[in-house]
Amino acid sequence: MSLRHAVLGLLAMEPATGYELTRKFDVSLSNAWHASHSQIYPELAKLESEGMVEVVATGARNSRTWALTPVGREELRRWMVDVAPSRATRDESAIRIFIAPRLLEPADARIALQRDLDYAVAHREILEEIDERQRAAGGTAPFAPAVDLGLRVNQVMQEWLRDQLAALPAEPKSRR
Amino acid sequence: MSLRHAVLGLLAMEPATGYELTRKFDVSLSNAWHASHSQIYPELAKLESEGMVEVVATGARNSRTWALTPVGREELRRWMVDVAPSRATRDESAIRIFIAPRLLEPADARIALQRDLDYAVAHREILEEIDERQRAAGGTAPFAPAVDLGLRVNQVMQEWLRDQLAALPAEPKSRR
DNA sequence: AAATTACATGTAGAATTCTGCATGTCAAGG
DNA sequence: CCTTGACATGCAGAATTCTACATGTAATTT
Repeated sequence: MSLRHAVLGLLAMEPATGYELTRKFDVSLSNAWHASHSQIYPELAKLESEGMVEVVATGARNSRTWALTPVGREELRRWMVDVAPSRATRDESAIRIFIAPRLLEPADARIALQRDLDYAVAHREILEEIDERQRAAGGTAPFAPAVDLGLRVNQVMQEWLRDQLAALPAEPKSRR
Repeated sequence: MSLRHAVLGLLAMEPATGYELTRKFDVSLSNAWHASHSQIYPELAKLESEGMVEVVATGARNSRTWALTPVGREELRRWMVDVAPSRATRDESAIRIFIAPRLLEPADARIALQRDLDYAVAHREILEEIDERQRAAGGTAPFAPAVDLGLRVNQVMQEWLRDQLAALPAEPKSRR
């Protein structure tokens, strides 16, 4: 039951609407947990009924800004400190990376690995953008450590992908 | 629907029983995809009914060894090459790492980060064991690239965790 | 002024995953 | 011989997640 704690964690950093949470799941938290709005809104309602979050502001377009209550903050702390984390990861890219170098014909492996590399490069740019924006905003930068980790992991990922690509037997004909 | 392709991927490396697959999910694939036996056995049955896997041997204790059929192999290739990977990761540890440095009191953050570091250290040992065993077995080593990536990611993870721990305000009283 | 895009929230049903229970075999040690 | 632990497979019901549908508002562009 981690969706709940991911939501609490994001709200602990700053209050947000369901819509904003959805976007945060897509960017800052994209390497950690995926959730769509159709999960987030019901979860907010459930958290409210348990007294863990509350509406602190309403805005245009019927938006509601949610914040942690003391109960929610304590639940988050409890989960972080008392509950041993489940190590059950689920990452489709990782499976593919696992399979590509060994099981595919070199030509196919090249396609798959190159696509992952392209993605990693694009993702790095997004992370760097977030990083700069935070730096520009100055002060708190609640995501800084997470972005930092994302950049470091991205770095080794790119290196590994390039190594795997380099280790593939050379294509005989085209050289691009 | 990645469980299916993870199973196909493992069977592509070498035939295995459901039980063996379960263990492989726990070790080699633990950083990529988690699945328990109660998912794996039904999936094997389903894959069989679709002609993607077949029983190639039966052993003691009613065990059945499964292998890919050409259909299964082609499906795996198709998925790897034609289907763009979903980037939807789900990793509870990552959420916690995301939350710990920023939202917890230094004392609590220390507990959470230290636990993750302990886990990373233990996990590194497991990876190194696998690595050595493969090296000893010589020859094919189908997991070698995956273990290599696991070790690299583990490395940056440990560095990052140590950095975060070091960045925490020092505990006033005890110094260990 | 109209159309498009981004904002904003929600539900229903299908698919997937998890927890707990259940059963039985084989090998090794006491 | 009896017990324990690893091997081996399976099911049922609950919980979670996904896909698709649904609706409406505010700002921007044409």
